[in-house]
Amino acid sequence: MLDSAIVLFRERGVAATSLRDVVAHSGAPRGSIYHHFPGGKQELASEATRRAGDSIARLFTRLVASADPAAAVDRLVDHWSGVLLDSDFASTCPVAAAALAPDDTDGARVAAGVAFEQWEDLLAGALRERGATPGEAADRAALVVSAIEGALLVSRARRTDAPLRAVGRELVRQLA
Amino acid sequence: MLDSAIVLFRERGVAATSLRDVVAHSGAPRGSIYHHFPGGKQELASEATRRAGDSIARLFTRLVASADPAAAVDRLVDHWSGVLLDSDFASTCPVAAAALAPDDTDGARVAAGVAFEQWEDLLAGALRERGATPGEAADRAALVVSAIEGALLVSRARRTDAPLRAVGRELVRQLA
DNA sequence: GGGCGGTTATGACGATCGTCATAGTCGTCG
DNA sequence: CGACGACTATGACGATCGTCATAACCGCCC
Repeated sequence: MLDSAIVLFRERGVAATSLRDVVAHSGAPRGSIYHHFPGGKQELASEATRRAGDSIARLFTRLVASADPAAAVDRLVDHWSGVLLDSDFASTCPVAAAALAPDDTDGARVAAGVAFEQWEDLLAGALRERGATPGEAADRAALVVSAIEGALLVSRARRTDAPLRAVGRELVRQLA
Repeated sequence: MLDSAIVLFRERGVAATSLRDVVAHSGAPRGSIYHHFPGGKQELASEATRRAGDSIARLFTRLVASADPAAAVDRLVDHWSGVLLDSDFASTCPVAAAALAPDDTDGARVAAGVAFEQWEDLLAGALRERGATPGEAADRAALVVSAIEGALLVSRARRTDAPLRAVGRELVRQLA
């Protein structure tokens, strides 16, 4: 059910996804939404965002552990490019969708903020291990996260992964 | 009316903004929506996005004409930081909101794509004038646009302009 | 086997959505 | 002055939204 919510949030955004869509997509029983999520849509959106954020954080962890930052960014760009192309530019980052959620689901917004902070901290830690000063590491980590999130947005709108790839090239050039 | 739509799209996103909200906010007569916008919400969202995109393109033009790229990015960051703080992190980029619009308003999405492309071209032109090769200029322009859009998203979610400022510092460092 | 708590089925509620039809107002031009 | 066009007021329509109440189901423990 949470996974279905994530899929739909990615494709349509939080506001445009109804609980009926979620249960229909997941095959879950409609009557039990408020049994598992007494807080209604707000709670479901928050937990889905938290789950998605954690999942991407694990991806970040794997990447920075297995390669230097520049190569990690490269693989990250490949990953998102594949997501965009496979979905015909319908699917974007679920956390970005949550970040732009309307007021009645602002729990998802704070979950998105937590996720972004977590990602930045992960990257900043890896950069510090490679000799960057704390200030540099924090700024560069913020740039990487923001640039990739923004590139996903721009690439979706333009229906080409060119912006994402360009951003990847520039980030790698700078991190190398 | 278009301006009211832009304001509301910025705060709530396209999907969560109803036509009734728009007319109420603008004071415009409700009965005349389909007189001025026969295409309904789709047309209104598309035109509003186009209008907003052009407005920001003019801002870009002014900035790159009056300063070198690094200083222009600096002023751009100041501008958006002011927008975020003044609105208590409610207002973001209207074109980003359009980029994540749901399927039934995908006209706004293509308008967002056009706007992004326009901004990138403007910046790339300025960078080429300063001696960058076309490839470099295009990649860097894409990075600037994506990074700032992403930073707005992240800053909204985290309710602090720190990510935006960090991204600004890194971009300036790189462009200098 | 009998009860019982956790889960599901079903459908209703008020609200709100996009859309549109119809009837009115109002300025302008002949 | 009268008619005609552009614009507005009002309210209805079907659909869909989030939410919840109520009744049925089902597996497990005594």
